[in-house]
Amino acid sequence: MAPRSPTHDETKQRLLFAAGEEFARVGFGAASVRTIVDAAGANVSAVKYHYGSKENLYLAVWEFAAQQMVSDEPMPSVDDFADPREALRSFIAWFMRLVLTESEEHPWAGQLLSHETVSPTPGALEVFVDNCAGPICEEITRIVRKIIGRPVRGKTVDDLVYAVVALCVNPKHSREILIKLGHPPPTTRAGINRLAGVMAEFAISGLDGFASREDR
Amino acid sequence: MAPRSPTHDETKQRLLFAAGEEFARVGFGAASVRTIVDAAGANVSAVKYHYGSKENLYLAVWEFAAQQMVSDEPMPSVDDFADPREALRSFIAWFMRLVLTESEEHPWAGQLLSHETVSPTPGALEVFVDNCAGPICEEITRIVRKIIGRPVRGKTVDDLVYAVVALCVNPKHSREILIKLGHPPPTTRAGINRLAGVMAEFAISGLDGFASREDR
DNA sequence: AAAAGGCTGAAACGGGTGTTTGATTCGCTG
DNA sequence: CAGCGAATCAAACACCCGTTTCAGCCTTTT
Repeated sequence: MAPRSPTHDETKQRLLFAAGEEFARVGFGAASVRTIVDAAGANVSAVKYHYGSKENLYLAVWEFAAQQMVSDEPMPSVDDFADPREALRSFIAWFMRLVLTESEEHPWAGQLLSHETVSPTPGALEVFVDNCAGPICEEITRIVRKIIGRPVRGKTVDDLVYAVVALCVNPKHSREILIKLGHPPPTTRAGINRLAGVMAEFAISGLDGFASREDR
Repeated sequence: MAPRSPTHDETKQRLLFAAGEEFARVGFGAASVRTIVDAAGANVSAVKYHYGSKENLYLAVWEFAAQQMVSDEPMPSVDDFADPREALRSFIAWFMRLVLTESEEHPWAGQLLSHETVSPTPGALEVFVDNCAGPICEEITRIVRKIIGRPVRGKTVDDLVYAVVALCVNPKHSREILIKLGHPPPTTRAGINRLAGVMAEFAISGLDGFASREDR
């Protein structure tokens, strides 16, 4: 049967958005279905009716956030740059903006990612790794390989890739601690870009060190 | 009144140890009092009787873990080394062993620290920052300053300090993701030391980059 | 022997969770 | 207009949580 009015599945969408904000804010486990439906101005049973369960709603949020992420600001590719160091600079700035930015219209992907990293939800972990973590790490791997420019022993290149990831995501993960230590991570575009610049130079020098050093 | 038997406060101690393992495993919020008392072979009311509340039990665990940490393997000081780079190597190895080691007799401090970083408990956050995060960051700051060897603009030195911290703690925070990506973080002393070596060289080169570069 | 107090046990309390039910409203269609 | 079905709602369900109560055990003390 056709929708009963032009505002059909308005509730479904409000539910998705309210859930996105709440899941991004506190993570899957700590989020309450009742809090979400209240924010959406809907009834508890609406989540079962429209999505089946809290977990399915979470997966729908992830799906939406993932596609919003790639359409919002596409991931830089190493192929777009002549200098792999410049590619790393761009990539780190993009990654940190994705993770750290806090604004109304910013996609939730960064915050969802942050929570999912620390305490993964069995179902969403695969979606997350396939759509986000995997591609990001692959791209960083390509950049790192180009910067080092010579073969490196086994795990080492992976270690360096995850070192770069660590520089980008840690300000988000350690947010509360950094605030207590009087060094809150930036949330505005300008502040994030500044920090990303420092991290990029740090990473480039670090990788150049491996480029000029012999494996022992 | 005197203890009723030589095995007095046996329960209190079993409670502390069971709580330590559980809090270290899943964090304060996700830990269940009933799970803890079951593991300790005690009754629910025992936690109220001996510690007053779940939160007090958590604080007791923190207290115990903190003193166990410093007595187990003391934090390296930059003053013990002629070369600050050597100090950084030692410090990173110590820090990563603290955070990553998973064994029976290892202090829980590292894992507690990991959970507390991501989702701080209002009460324990101050204790944690004062006793753990603060001293660690101060020591890294001293090392970083010595390596760079010249004054650096405002926030930059702090950014670099937290970059070093990021390298050390991220393998723990992102553990589940890294496992899914086929690159599980090490848990044995040898594996941790190897990874710490890579991170130390990466960090040293990164810092040396800042040492030889002009502020813009 | 009797009293006192440290300690433990089962059960319940009040509140939160995700989920489910069944009735009801409302717009479209035959 | 009657009837179907999509959508919503209040209420309840079953379960988990941290906390509390209180009776009772057992050792020590008087």
